Amino acid sequence: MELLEILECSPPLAREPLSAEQAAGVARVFKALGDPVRLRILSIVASRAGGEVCVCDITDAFELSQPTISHHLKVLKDVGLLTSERRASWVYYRLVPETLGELSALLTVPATV
Amino acid sequence: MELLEILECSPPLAREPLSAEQAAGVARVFKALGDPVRLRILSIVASRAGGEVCVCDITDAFELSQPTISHHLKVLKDVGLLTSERRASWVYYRLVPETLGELSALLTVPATV
DNA sequence: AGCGCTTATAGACCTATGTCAATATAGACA
DNA sequence: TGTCTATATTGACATAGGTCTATAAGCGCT
Repeated sequence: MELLEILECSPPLAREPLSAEQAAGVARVFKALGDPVRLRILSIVASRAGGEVCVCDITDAFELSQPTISHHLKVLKDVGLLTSERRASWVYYRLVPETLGELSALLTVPATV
Repeated sequence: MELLEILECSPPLAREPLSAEQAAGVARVFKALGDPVRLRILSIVASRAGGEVCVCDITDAFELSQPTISHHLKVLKDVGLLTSERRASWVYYRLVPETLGELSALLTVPATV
């Protein structure tokens, strides 16, 4: 089952308990967010005007080896937070806003009136 | 620095890149959410009418040892997602809605108009 | 084909983490 | 004080995960 589908049919945490299956899927995505380097990568891609970022630009933003950055990009892509497209020698990554939006909704807490 | 403060002064991912310090703090909280058992615990507490749940009720909801549940509760408490209060022999856990709300805001993606 | 640049994969290493059994701590009540 | 229940802590173990070096794979260019 696609991870985005699991997110879509998981209720907000504050509404009802997650099933074990829902929790397993959602946890995979949060685990991907649970690393400082991946968070920074994601924020770089998400905030970039135009929407896409070349891998080389991301690599330049960190003092980490190129394979390490590639590894983190793969993790973010595997959980559906990013997509990638190759054009010539370069690979460009884009945010998948739906996934981020579903996560945000999941954490939404009812207004304390 | 308190984790909640870091969350409060971290911009939404889609607005601007996180600093290394912000990312480190935020990652700690997402890492806590990156485990299926902790997600289920959190959803049990967050969705509970009345707001508080006794540890014994949480332990009963899983096929895990009592120390394991206690460990997960500590992780959630350490990152500011839960608080606890002892009354007589029992310990009750409550959601910290501010922390969850800050996380949700962090992941908010601008409406695609 | 061969070279150079960009990105991905494989494998090794070390640390972090989820789980458990055993034990300690805290409180209620004889 | 002693005992029972509820919860937390400790220490051990196995697995997961972040990082690196070395190497492979894709693509453009001559």
